[in-house]
Amino acid sequence: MPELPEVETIRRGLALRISGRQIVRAELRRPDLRRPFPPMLAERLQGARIGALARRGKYLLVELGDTGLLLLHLGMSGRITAGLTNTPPEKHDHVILTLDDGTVVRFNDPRRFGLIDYLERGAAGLHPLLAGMGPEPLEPGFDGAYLDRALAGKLTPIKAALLDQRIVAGLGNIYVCEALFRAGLSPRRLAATVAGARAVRLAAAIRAVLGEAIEAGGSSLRDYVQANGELGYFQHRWEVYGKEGEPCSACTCAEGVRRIVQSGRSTFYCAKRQR
DNA sequence: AACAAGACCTGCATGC
DNA sequence: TGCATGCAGGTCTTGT
Repeated sequence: MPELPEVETIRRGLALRISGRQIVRAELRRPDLRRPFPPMLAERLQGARIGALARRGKYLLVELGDTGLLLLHLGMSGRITAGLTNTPPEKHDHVILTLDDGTVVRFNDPRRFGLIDYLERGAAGLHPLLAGMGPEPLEPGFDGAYLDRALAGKLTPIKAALLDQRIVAGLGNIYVCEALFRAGLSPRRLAATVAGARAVRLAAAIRAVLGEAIEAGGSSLRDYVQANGELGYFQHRWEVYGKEGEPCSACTCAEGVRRIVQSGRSTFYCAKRQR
């Protein structure tokens, strides 16, 4: 799944190609992804003018006409591409839009964990999927003091707490592992013990790793590409994620990076550097 | 109430 | 070659 940096990279690339354009044709090639498409989706898309593109956590928000808002989530394997080449649909191209300048936009998602919803723009803050979401980690207000407060009393491991979108929006498995490594904090540490100076370090690490990843165009895995089809390259700068057994970037201890499973998901960390 | 586990899907790498 | 297994960027629901 694209995490915050990948969604932000897609937002920026996509905005250049689709903002201000009109949708002349909307093809829904199946009725649902993770949940059914909202009623009248094809009709709402057809003929609509595309406005600004925003992001909230891992959600992409696309202004549609004067009052509409399209809500998109890419799940684990979702991709959105936009280009002028009108090749035949590929497997898992679930939604295909044609714009007034010939641009073809495709939502491709093999695993179908993605989501598309439609809402009235004024109601965005009240939407069940957006209400209750934690702060944007790259905006003012997300700092050590906030994290300290948000984690107080939480008896779950810090790894799990950071994946909780109600605490902070946009982090996923990769960037949580990388941020905890940078902050020198064990993923197994109870969230409540990340307070004071530790919370300050962690907030700074989260902001740094996300910022650098956006600059690098995100991390390209098997099925993530930017809106223009190019690959991001932050995956080359991972220090622990996917590196089981290898020495971490900061030490050469014999054991190397360790892989454990926390709430069903792989966690990578260096037991020597992270406490 | 808080937390962990299971479910939802397809594709790919690995090992026999 | 085929088949079984385990793993993958997320989140929603179920069960303890």
